[in-house]
Amino acid sequence: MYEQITQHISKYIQPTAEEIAFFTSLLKFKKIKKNQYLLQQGETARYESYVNKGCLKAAFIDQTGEEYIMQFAIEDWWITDVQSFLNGTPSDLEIITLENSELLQIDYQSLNRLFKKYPKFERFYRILNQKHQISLHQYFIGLHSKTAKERYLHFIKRYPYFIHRIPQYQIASYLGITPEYLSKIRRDLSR
Amino acid sequence: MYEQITQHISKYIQPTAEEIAFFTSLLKFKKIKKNQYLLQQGETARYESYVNKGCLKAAFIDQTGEEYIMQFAIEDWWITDVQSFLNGTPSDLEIITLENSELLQIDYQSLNRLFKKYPKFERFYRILNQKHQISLHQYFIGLHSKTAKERYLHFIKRYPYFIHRIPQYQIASYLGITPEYLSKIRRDLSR
DNA sequence: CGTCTATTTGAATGTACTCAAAAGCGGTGG
DNA sequence: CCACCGCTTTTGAGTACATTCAAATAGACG
Repeated sequence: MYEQITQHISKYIQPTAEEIAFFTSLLKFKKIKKNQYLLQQGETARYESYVNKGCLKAAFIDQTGEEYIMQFAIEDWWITDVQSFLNGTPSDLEIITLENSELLQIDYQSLNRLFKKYPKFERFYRILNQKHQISLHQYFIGLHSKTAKERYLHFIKRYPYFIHRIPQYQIASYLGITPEYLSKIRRDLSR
Repeated sequence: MYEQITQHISKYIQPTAEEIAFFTSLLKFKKIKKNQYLLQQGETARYESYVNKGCLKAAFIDQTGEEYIMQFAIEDWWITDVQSFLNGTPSDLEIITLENSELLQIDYQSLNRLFKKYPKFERFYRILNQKHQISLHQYFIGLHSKTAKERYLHFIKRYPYFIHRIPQYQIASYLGITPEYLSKIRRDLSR
């Protein structure tokens, strides 16, 4: 169950077997079906979740009920509402499974115990955060491309493996356009 | 010169006098005039810069030469191109002063020496990165608001002190709209 | 095969952009 | 102190990009 996440961590730091053992002892395994809430808006995000298997989305819902998807997560990614997780404040985002998924979750307290006992992991999380930050930057650059067509092309170039896995109307939301318009873009492109 | 940054750090960790002394010894003081490049696109970001005084922007420039401002930084903020700084790769962003400014800069090597000697600072930087991440999240949520008017209202609510300090056409860029259109939004609002 | 959900299509509308020009504003030098 | 210059903001007309709404078509699943 822990091979994948162990490999993942070993990409960034060199933990000993003992450190790994302690780390994995803090993880909670969670199996969750398709289309389920992992986190609802207004709840506090208690966990940071590593995706062992499956696919999820994090979305912001505005006053009118409109959904704006901010992140997709598949195998080997982490997902949470950072703000809520760190500050213990109610979440702006909701997180929902798009497929049957398996997660490894760590809560805030455990994470801090981990940092205290093995400061090496502090480094790991810093790097992880920075990578996340970088991908937000990339997302931003994509979002600002002038036209929706450019954004879509950018998206399929960057995340080709998402196309077959995520419904088109969800991709539209991520790109900040309506499903109808995305459909029209695809029609144009296929000519 | 170092009181402000010392206070800043003490908000997140409790460094000893010795640790502070070592930290500040790594900092480079830089005075820089208005409208100067701190970092040009394509250069490598050698420093992470703490703003002691002044105001800067970080912007992405696309192929057509269009500028997309991603961040403003004023007193007590940090600014760099994270991606370039961490990976040593050429920067996507450029960073320019909007006012005469005073910075305290730390380079990548020094930062790593600091982490090695006083792991406590690893924690500081992790927290800093997380805060930055949170503000990027907020920014995206803002960017996704349906209309430009909503985005502008969101902006002036969140950063009222920027309004008097940053030219309107720069704010327009940050909001992802043209200066002309922002002007029209303001006209509408004032009726 | 029928039901439910996702995608496509089209027409009308609205939001934001482009381009060009005018007005406002601050600083500098005569 | 005023006139001029450069830069920012405002205005307007015309246009393009993207949305809304309604309906038809396609796909997935039991």
